[in-house]
Amino acid sequence: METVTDAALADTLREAGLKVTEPRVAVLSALTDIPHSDADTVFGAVLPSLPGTSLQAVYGVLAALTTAGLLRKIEPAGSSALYERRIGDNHHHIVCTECSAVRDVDCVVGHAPCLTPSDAGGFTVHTAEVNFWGVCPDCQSALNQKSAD
Amino acid sequence: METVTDAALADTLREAGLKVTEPRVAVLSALTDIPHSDADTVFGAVLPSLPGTSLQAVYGVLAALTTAGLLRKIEPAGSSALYERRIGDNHHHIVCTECSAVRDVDCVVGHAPCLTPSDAGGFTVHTAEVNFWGVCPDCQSALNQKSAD
DNA sequence: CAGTTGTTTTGAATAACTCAAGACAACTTG
DNA sequence: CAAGTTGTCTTGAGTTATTCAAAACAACTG
Repeated sequence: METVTDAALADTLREAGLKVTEPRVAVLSALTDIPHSDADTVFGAVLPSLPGTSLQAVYGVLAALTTAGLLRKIEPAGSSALYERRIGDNHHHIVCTECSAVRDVDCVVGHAPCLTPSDAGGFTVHTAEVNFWGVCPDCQSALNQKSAD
Repeated sequence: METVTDAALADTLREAGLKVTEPRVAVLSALTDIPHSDADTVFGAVLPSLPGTSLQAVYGVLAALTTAGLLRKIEPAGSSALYERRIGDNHHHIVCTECSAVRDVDCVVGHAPCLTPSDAGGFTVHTAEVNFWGVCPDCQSALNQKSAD
Protein backbone atom coordinates (compact mmCIF):
# COMPACT_ATOMS: atom_id res chain seq x y z
CA MET A 1 0.00 0.00 0.00
CA GLU A 2 2.91 2.24 0.53
CA THR A 3 4.24 1.57 -2.93
CA VAL A 4 1.10 2.79 -4.63
CA THR A 5 1.29 6.08 -2.83
CA ASP A 6 5.02 6.30 -3.35
CA ALA A 7 4.61 6.40 -7.11
CA ALA A 8 2.16 9.26 -6.76
CA LEU A 9 4.51 11.03 -4.42
CA ALA A 10 7.35 10.56 -6.88
CA ASP A 11 5.23 12.18 -9.57
CA THR A 12 4.47 15.04 -7.24
CA LEU A 13 8.16 15.59 -6.73
CA ARG A 14 8.91 15.39 -10.44
CA GLU A 15 6.16 17.87 -11.26
CA ALA A 16 7.72 20.28 -8.82
CA GLY A 17 11.02 19.95 -10.65
CA LEU A 18 12.72 18.07 -7.88
CA LYS A 19 14.79 14.94 -8.07
CA VAL A 20 13.04 11.90 -6.73
CA THR A 21 14.95 10.45 -3.84
CA GLU A 22 14.05 8.02 -1.13
CA PRO A 23 14.29 10.52 1.70
CA ARG A 24 12.00 12.92 -0.09
CA VAL A 25 9.38 10.32 -0.83
CA ALA A 26 9.61 9.09 2.73
CA VAL A 27 9.20 12.55 4.17
CA LEU A 28 6.21 13.29 1.96
CA SER A 29 4.71 9.98 2.90
CA ALA A 30 5.25 10.60 6.59
CA LEU A 31 3.63 14.01 6.39
CA THR A 32 0.69 12.53 4.53
CA ASP A 33 0.09 10.22 7.47
CA ILE A 34 0.94 12.58 10.29
CA PRO A 35 0.50 16.22 9.37
CA HIS A 36 1.73 19.03 11.61
CA SER A 37 4.88 17.13 12.47
CA ASP A 38 8.14 18.72 13.46
CA ALA A 39 11.49 17.72 11.99
CA ASP A 40 12.20 15.26 14.77
CA THR A 41 8.85 13.53 14.44
CA VAL A 42 9.32 13.22 10.69
CA PHE A 43 12.77 11.85 11.30
CA GLY A 44 11.35 9.22 13.64
CA ALA A 45 8.70 8.32 11.07
CA VAL A 46 11.10 7.83 8.18
CA LEU A 47 13.80 6.09 10.20
CA PRO A 48 12.30 2.59 9.96
CA SER A 49 12.26 2.68 6.16
CA LEU A 50 15.53 4.58 5.86
CA PRO A 51 17.86 3.41 8.59
CA GLY A 52 20.77 5.43 7.27
CA THR A 53 18.97 8.75 7.42
CA SER A 54 20.01 11.60 9.62
CA LEU A 55 18.06 14.39 11.18
CA GLN A 56 20.01 16.87 9.11
CA ALA A 57 18.87 15.14 5.95
CA VAL A 58 15.29 15.57 7.10
CA TYR A 59 15.92 19.26 7.70
CA GLY A 60 17.35 19.52 4.22
CA VAL A 61 14.45 17.71 2.61
CA LEU A 62 11.89 19.73 4.53
CA ALA A 63 13.56 22.96 3.47
CA ALA A 64 13.75 21.86 -0.16
CA LEU A 65 10.12 20.76 -0.27
CA THR A 66 8.99 23.92 1.45
CA THR A 67 10.88 26.08 -1.04
CA ALA A 68 9.41 24.05 -3.89
CA GLY A 69 5.94 24.72 -2.54
CA LEU A 70 5.12 21.12 -1.68
CA LEU A 71 5.07 21.75 2.02
CA ARG A 72 3.90 24.50 4.26
CA LYS A 73 5.89 25.38 7.29
CA ILE A 74 4.10 26.65 10.36
CA GLU A 75 5.78 27.92 13.48
CA PRO A 76 3.37 28.31 16.37
CA ALA A 77 4.74 30.24 19.33
CA GLY A 78 6.34 27.88 21.80
CA SER A 79 6.62 24.98 19.38
CA SER A 80 9.28 24.00 16.94
CA ALA A 81 8.57 24.31 13.25
CA LEU A 82 5.81 22.03 11.94
CA TYR A 83 5.19 20.94 8.38
CA GLU A 84 2.08 19.94 6.48
CA ARG A 85 1.25 18.87 2.97
CA ARG A 86 -1.99 20.75 2.75
CA ILE A 87 -1.12 23.80 0.73
CA GLY A 88 -2.77 26.14 -1.73
CA ASP A 89 -5.78 26.88 0.42
CA ASN A 90 -5.12 29.36 3.16
CA HIS A 91 -6.55 27.45 6.03
CA HIS A 92 -5.65 28.25 9.60
CA HIS A 93 -4.62 26.32 12.67
CA ILE A 94 -5.74 25.87 16.20
CA VAL A 95 -3.16 24.89 18.78
CA CYS A 96 -3.92 23.27 22.10
CA THR A 97 -2.37 25.28 24.92
CA GLU A 98 -2.12 22.11 27.01
CA CYS A 99 -0.59 19.52 24.71
CA SER A 100 0.40 21.59 21.65
CA ALA A 101 -1.75 19.47 19.36
CA VAL A 102 -2.50 21.21 16.08
CA ARG A 103 -5.62 20.96 13.99
CA ASP A 104 -6.62 22.52 10.72
CA VAL A 105 -9.33 25.14 10.69
CA ASP A 106 -10.99 26.06 7.45
CA CYS A 107 -11.24 29.72 6.73
CA VAL A 108 -14.71 31.06 6.32
CA VAL A 109 -14.86 31.29 2.56
CA GLY A 110 -15.34 34.70 1.04
CA HIS A 111 -15.32 36.18 4.48
CA ALA A 112 -11.85 37.25 5.37
CA PRO A 113 -11.91 40.83 6.55
CA CYS A 114 -8.99 40.21 8.86
CA LEU A 115 -6.86 39.70 5.79
CA THR A 116 -7.13 43.38 5.03
CA PRO A 117 -5.87 45.36 7.98
CA SER A 118 -7.53 48.70 8.66
CA ASP A 119 -4.21 50.49 8.56
CA ALA A 120 -1.13 48.73 7.34
CA GLY A 121 1.07 51.72 8.09
CA GLY A 122 2.50 51.85 4.62
CA PHE A 123 3.27 48.15 4.52
CA THR A 124 2.42 46.14 1.44
CA VAL A 125 0.55 43.17 2.85
CA HIS A 126 1.25 39.87 1.16
CA THR A 127 -0.21 37.25 3.44
CA ALA A 128 -2.26 37.01 6.57
CA GLU A 129 -1.95 34.33 9.15
CA VAL A 130 -4.55 33.37 11.71
CA ASN A 131 -3.82 31.17 14.66
CA PHE A 132 -6.26 30.02 17.30
CA TRP A 133 -5.33 28.95 20.78
CA GLY A 134 -7.52 26.73 22.88
CA VAL A 135 -7.90 23.36 24.51
CA CYS A 136 -8.34 20.18 22.52
CA PRO A 137 -11.10 17.68 23.40
CA ASP A 138 -8.66 15.26 25.02
CA CYS A 139 -7.19 17.88 27.29
CA GLN A 140 -10.65 19.17 28.12
CA SER A 141 -11.61 15.71 29.35
CA ALA A 142 -8.41 15.47 31.33
CA LEU A 143 -8.97 18.86 32.91
CA ASN A 144 -12.59 18.07 33.76
CA GLN A 145 -11.55 14.82 35.38
CA LYS A 146 -8.94 16.62 37.42
CA SER A 147 -11.34 19.26 38.70
CA ALA A 148 -13.88 16.56 39.53
CA ASP A 149 -11.53 14.82 41.93
CA MET B 1 13.07 63.15 31.78
CA GLU B 2 13.68 59.58 32.56
CA THR B 3 13.07 60.06 36.24
CA VAL B 4 9.56 61.32 35.71
CA THR B 5 8.62 58.27 33.73
CA ASP B 6 10.41 55.98 36.12
CA ALA B 7 8.11 56.95 38.97
CA ALA B 8 5.12 56.09 36.83
CA LEU B 9 6.70 52.81 35.82
CA ALA B 10 7.37 52.02 39.46
CA ASP B 11 3.71 52.59 40.21
CA THR B 12 2.76 50.34 37.35
CA LEU B 13 4.90 47.60 38.81
CA ARG B 14 3.49 48.10 42.30
CA GLU B 15 -0.06 48.01 41.01
CA ALA B 16 0.70 44.68 39.40
CA GLY B 17 1.86 43.35 42.75
CA LEU B 18 5.49 43.24 41.77
CA LYS B 19 8.50 44.47 43.62
CA VAL B 20 10.01 47.58 42.14
CA THR B 21 13.57 46.97 41.09
CA GLU B 22 15.95 48.81 38.85
CA PRO B 23 16.10 46.12 36.17
CA ARG B 24 12.32 46.01 35.93
CA VAL B 25 11.95 49.74 35.63
CA ALA B 26 14.74 49.81 33.08
CA VAL B 27 13.15 47.05 31.00
CA LEU B 28 9.74 48.72 31.06
CA SER B 29 11.34 51.99 30.12
CA ALA B 30 13.26 50.41 27.27
CA LEU B 31 10.12 48.78 25.89
CA THR B 32 8.28 52.07 26.14
CA ASP B 33 10.86 53.61 23.86
CA ILE B 34 11.44 50.70 21.52
CA PRO B 35 8.48 48.31 21.35
CA HIS B 36 8.71 44.94 19.63
CA SER B 37 12.19 44.35 20.97
CA ASP B 38 13.71 40.97 21.60
CA ALA B 39 15.54 40.07 24.79
CA ASP B 40 18.91 40.94 23.36
CA THR B 41 17.78 44.36 22.17
CA VAL B 42 16.26 45.10 25.56
CA PHE B 43 19.48 43.98 27.16
CA GLY B 44 21.45 46.37 25.00
CA ALA B 45 19.05 49.18 25.86
CA VAL B 46 19.25 48.73 29.63
CA LEU B 47 22.97 48.04 29.75
CA PRO B 48 24.08 51.70 29.81
CA SER B 49 21.96 52.44 32.88
CA LEU B 50 22.61 49.08 34.53
CA PRO B 51 26.16 48.04 33.77
CA GLY B 52 25.97 45.01 36.02
CA THR B 53 22.97 43.48 34.30
CA SER B 54 23.06 40.19 32.49
CA LEU B 55 21.02 38.85 29.61
CA GLN B 56 19.58 36.22 31.91
CA ALA B 57 18.29 38.92 34.22
CA VAL B 58 16.51 40.48 31.27
CA TYR B 59 14.97 37.13 30.39
CA GLY B 60 13.83 36.78 33.98
CA VAL B 61 12.34 40.26 34.10
CA LEU B 62 10.60 39.83 30.77
CA ALA B 63 9.09 36.55 31.92
CA ALA B 64 7.95 38.05 35.22
CA LEU B 65 6.39 41.09 33.58
CA THR B 66 4.71 38.95 30.95
CA THR B 67 3.22 36.68 33.61
CA ALA B 68 2.05 39.73 35.55
CA GLY B 69 0.30 40.98 32.44
CA LEU B 70 2.43 44.08 31.98
CA LEU B 71 3.99 42.85 28.79
CA ARG B 72 2.82 40.95 25.80
CA LYS B 73 5.09 38.46 24.20
CA ILE B 74 4.88 37.90 20.48
CA GLU B 75 6.75 35.24 18.58
CA PRO B 76 6.62 35.77 14.84
CA ALA B 77 7.85 32.87 12.77
CA GLY B 78 11.53 33.23 12.05
CA SER B 79 12.15 35.82 14.73
CA SER B 80 13.05 35.50 18.35
CA ALA B 81 10.47 36.45 20.95
CA LEU B 82 9.51 40.11 20.98
CA TYR B 83 7.91 42.08 23.77
CA GLU B 84 5.66 45.11 23.84
CA ARG B 85 3.95 47.16 26.51
CA ARG B 86 0.75 47.68 24.60
CA ILE B 87 -1.62 45.21 26.14
CA GLY B 88 -5.32 44.92 26.85
CA ASP B 89 -6.42 45.66 23.32
CA ASN B 90 -6.09 42.79 20.97
CA HIS B 91 -4.28 44.49 18.19
CA HIS B 92 -2.33 42.58 15.61
CA HIS B 93 1.05 42.85 13.97
CA ILE B 94 2.51 43.15 10.55
CA VAL B 95 6.00 41.84 10.00
CA CYS B 96 8.29 42.86 7.16
CA THR B 97 9.49 39.80 5.29
CA GLU B 98 12.64 41.66 4.30
CA CYS B 99 13.91 43.24 7.50
CA SER B 100 11.64 41.70 10.16
CA ALA B 101 10.43 45.09 11.31
CA VAL B 102 7.20 44.85 13.27
CA ARG B 103 4.37 47.33 13.38
CA ASP B 104 1.11 47.39 15.24
CA VAL B 105 -2.10 46.95 13.31
CA ASP B 106 -5.36 47.91 14.92
CA CYS B 107 -8.10 45.36 14.71
CA VAL B 108 -11.23 46.47 13.01
CA VAL B 109 -13.42 47.03 16.02
CA GLY B 110 -16.53 44.93 16.32
CA HIS B 111 -15.57 43.14 13.19
CA ALA B 112 -13.64 40.03 14.03
CA PRO B 113 -15.24 37.04 12.35
CA CYS B 114 -11.89 35.31 12.08
CA LEU B 115 -11.89 35.05 15.83
CA THR B 116 -14.64 32.47 15.58
CA PRO B 117 -13.48 29.62 13.42
CA SER B 118 -16.11 27.89 11.32
CA ASP B 119 -15.22 24.53 12.79
CA ALA B 120 -12.95 24.31 15.78
CA GLY B 121 -13.01 20.51 15.72
CA GLY B 122 -14.08 20.23 19.31
CA PHE B 123 -11.49 22.65 20.55
CA THR B 124 -12.44 25.30 23.06
CA VAL B 125 -11.06 28.46 21.53
CA HIS B 126 -9.57 30.93 23.97
CA THR B 127 -7.67 33.40 21.87
CA ALA B 128 -7.11 34.22 18.24
CA GLU B 129 -3.98 35.65 16.80
CA VAL B 130 -3.62 37.46 13.51
CA ASN B 131 -0.32 38.18 11.86
CA PHE B 132 0.27 39.97 8.61
CA TRP B 133 3.31 39.56 6.44
CA GLY B 134 4.43 42.14 3.95
CA VAL B 135 7.10 44.65 3.05
CA CYS B 136 7.71 47.80 5.04
CA PRO B 137 7.98 51.20 3.32
CA ASP B 138 11.75 51.30 3.74
CA CYS B 139 12.27 47.91 2.15
CA GLN B 140 9.85 48.79 -0.63
CA SER B 141 12.00 51.79 -1.49
CA ALA B 142 15.12 49.66 -1.36
CA LEU B 143 13.55 47.05 -3.62
CA ASN B 144 12.30 49.64 -6.09
CA GLN B 145 15.73 51.20 -6.26
CA LYS B 146 17.31 47.86 -6.89
CA SER B 147 14.93 46.96 -9.73
CA ALA B 148 15.49 50.40 -11.27
CA ASP B 149 19.21 49.79 -11.67
C1' DC C 1 26.41 3.75 -19.56
C1' DA C 2 29.29 7.84 -18.36
C1' DG C 3 28.93 12.72 -16.86
C1' DT C 4 26.98 16.45 -14.50
C1' DT C 5 24.23 18.32 -11.22
C1' DG C 6 22.28 18.29 -7.19
C1' DT C 7 21.36 15.59 -2.72
C1' DT C 8 22.59 13.21 1.32
C1' DT C 9 25.72 12.03 4.90
C1' DT C 10 28.83 13.21 8.47
C1' DG C 11 30.46 16.30 11.73
C1' DA C 12 30.47 20.42 13.99
C1' DA C 13 28.76 25.08 15.28
C1' DT C 14 25.36 28.62 16.44
C1' DA C 15 21.58 31.07 18.67
C1' DA C 16 17.76 31.51 21.71
C1' DC C 17 16.42 30.19 25.77
C1' DT C 18 16.21 27.70 30.31
C1' DC C 19 17.72 25.84 34.77
C1' DA C 20 19.94 26.03 39.38
C1' DA C 21 22.29 27.94 43.47
C1' DG C 22 24.03 31.46 46.06
C1' DA C 23 24.28 36.61 46.78
C1' DC C 24 21.52 40.34 47.35
C1' DA C 25 17.80 43.91 47.66
C1' DA C 26 12.85 45.30 48.38
C1' DC C 27 8.85 45.49 51.22
C1' DT C 28 6.87 44.27 55.90
C1' DT C 29 6.74 44.21 60.77
C1' DG C 30 8.06 45.58 65.35
C1' DC D 1 14.34 53.21 61.75
C1' DA D 2 16.29 48.38 62.14
C1' DA D 3 15.78 43.34 61.36
C1' DG D 4 13.61 39.56 58.96
C1' DT D 5 11.44 37.39 55.15
C1' DT D 6 10.41 36.92 50.66
C1' DG D 7 11.42 37.17 46.31
C1' DT D 8 14.82 38.98 42.69
C1' DC D 9 19.22 39.23 40.52
C1' DT D 10 23.75 37.45 39.35
C1' DT D 11 26.73 33.92 37.83
C1' DG D 12 27.57 29.89 35.41
C1' DA D 13 26.37 26.08 32.90
C1' DG D 14 23.21 23.28 30.03
C1' DT D 15 19.55 22.22 26.54
C1' DT D 16 17.17 22.20 22.18
C1' DA D 17 16.10 23.46 17.55
C1' DT D 18 18.32 24.69 13.77
C1' DT D 19 22.05 25.80 10.45
C1' DC D 20 26.56 25.52 8.07
C1' DA D 21 30.32 23.08 5.39
C1' DA D 22 32.73 19.47 2.95
C1' DA D 23 33.02 15.15 1.09
C1' DA D 24 30.56 10.90 -0.50
C1' DC D 25 26.96 9.60 -3.24
C1' DA D 26 22.80 9.04 -6.33
C1' DA D 27 19.40 10.79 -9.86
C1' DC D 28 18.44 12.49 -14.36
C1' DT D 29 20.61 13.82 -19.21
C1' DG D 30 22.44 12.55 -23.55
